[in-house]
Amino acid sequence: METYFELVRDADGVRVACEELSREPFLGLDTETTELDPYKGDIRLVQLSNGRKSFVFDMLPFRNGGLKENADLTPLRDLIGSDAQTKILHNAKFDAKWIGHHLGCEIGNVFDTYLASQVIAAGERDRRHGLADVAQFFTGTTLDKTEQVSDWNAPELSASQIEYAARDAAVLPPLREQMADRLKNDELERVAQLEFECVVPIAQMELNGFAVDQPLWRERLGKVKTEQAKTADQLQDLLSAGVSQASLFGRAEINLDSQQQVVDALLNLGIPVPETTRAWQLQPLAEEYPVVAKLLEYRGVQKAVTSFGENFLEFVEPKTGRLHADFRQIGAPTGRFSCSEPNLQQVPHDNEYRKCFRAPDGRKLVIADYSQIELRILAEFSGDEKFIEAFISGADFHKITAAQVFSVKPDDVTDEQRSFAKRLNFGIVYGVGASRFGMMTGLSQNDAESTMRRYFSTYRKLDAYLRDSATRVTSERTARTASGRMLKLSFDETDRQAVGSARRYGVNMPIQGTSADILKLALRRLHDAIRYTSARLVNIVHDEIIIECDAVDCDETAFTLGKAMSEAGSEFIRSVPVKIDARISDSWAK
DNA sequence: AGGGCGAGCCAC
DNA sequence: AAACGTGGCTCGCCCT
Repeated sequence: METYFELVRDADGVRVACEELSREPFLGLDTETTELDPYKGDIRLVQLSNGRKSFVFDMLPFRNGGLKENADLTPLRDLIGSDAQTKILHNAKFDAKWIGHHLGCEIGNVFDTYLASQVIAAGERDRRHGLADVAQFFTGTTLDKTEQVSDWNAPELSASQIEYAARDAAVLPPLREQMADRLKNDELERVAQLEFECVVPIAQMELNGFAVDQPLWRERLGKVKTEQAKTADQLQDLLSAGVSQASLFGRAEINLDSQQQVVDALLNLGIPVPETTRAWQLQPLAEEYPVVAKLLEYRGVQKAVTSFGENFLEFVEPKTGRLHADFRQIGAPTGRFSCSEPNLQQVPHDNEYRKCFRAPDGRKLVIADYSQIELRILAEFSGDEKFIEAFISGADFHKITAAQVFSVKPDDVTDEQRSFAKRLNFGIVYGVGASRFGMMTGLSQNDAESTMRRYFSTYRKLDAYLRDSATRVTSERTARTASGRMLKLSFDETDRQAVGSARRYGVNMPIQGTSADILKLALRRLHDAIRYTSARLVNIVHDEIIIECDAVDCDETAFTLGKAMSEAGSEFIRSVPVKIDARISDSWAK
């Protein structure tokens, strides 16, 4: 396929090209860069195309004094930043980061073919989402991506490189047309828009990075390493106690991280090892056998040293001294984000870790999370009057539900009753069964069952909703969130376990996914609201948003954050209040 | 040597 | 007879 293109290398060319492009409602946009990380390399090309004609802007001649400051590029920045034209990109987060960092502008009005492909695939695992795959799937065109990894630093780019660059932008407008039809047909326009509007805030968050106090992290690590060495030594002693040669030839060292060897050693000591040696399974044995208690202690410190050790600091970007993690916008088919390198969504809750995430001098962190968002979503979906009433009362939710379930006055609820209610409240979101509920509460199977019966007979409509939801999953094989996000489920209906698992997944997805919808909407509103302030988005954890701002602005920022989150929640949850817990702090610790 | 996978454990 | 959803990270083990 031939692509018609013009190469732009001077100020006049930029002006003329942008003038022509500004008349187009839809523009394919792509960049070619010398690295994958915007803090490490440069932008070489920026391509814009209406699908028939592409302009390839070579950034090399504009680099003197920095792209950001170069006035010759103003028409290009204005065009990219404008909301008047829809910019079509594949994985727009990537380009948004480069354009934001190097050109100093935001992309206005994004259509992301990568996210659109994921939204349309609705969790189908065999679908690929690379540009070549997506173009093939939706327009039947075959793309050759071999130039993608070529040298974009060369003083003179080859004809083939420029042709490739031009074509990558040119395929986007016709691709958008096909995808837009499909989004409309599948009633996925709203969720797609939600995703598209989230791209720039997330790109900005990754550029911002999350400040970590490295000396403090190392100090904690030092302590925990000492602890780890001591615990490992004690555990070796305890485990080798059953081996007779130990005293003659020194200890028979075993690899404490090998479950096989640990299980063998435990069996040697005559300990009845359960099927797995997971913490919750070993817990009951810990009291009787000190070696089991020591093993659990070892696992704890081992995790602290390995997953949250020096490796974590290797992700600090030297240029900023901060962690710039990689957030995948549709990390789970439910719509939740996932995060890696490092995963800032799994930092232990313990203050020893969280206090290491500190705002720099003169700055503050503003931290806000949704209170019991998934249960509120469940209240909304089910329309259960008593469940709703428990939220509207504004009192301790688990206590109120305990009072309702056990038919006592709220003041007479025992700690044990509240604990049962709390565990059940959380469990039902995931489709907990009586067996598991009994396990975690220590109730017998019978008592667990009768407590659950009592719970569901208190919340009749909730029960009905959960049953309907599960039935719909098996008959329609799809589930949807409040924004219309879809999950397709495939399972073998003769496999009881597969059916059960699909039902739980299908019941959970609309709840978990609606929570993700709300967070994404909040991110967009927040982004617009803090645009010209000192506030910067630095981390998100499913139902929590963390902003860093100048200390003098923290009250205003907290208000803005609370408002954005609360309004976003109210878009999808109307029958119960949306509660936000916010705090201003020097660090992430409580 | 390095990929794939499961166990285990961190978060929500 | 059953066994709670979503992710990522690190380790050992097994394979090519």
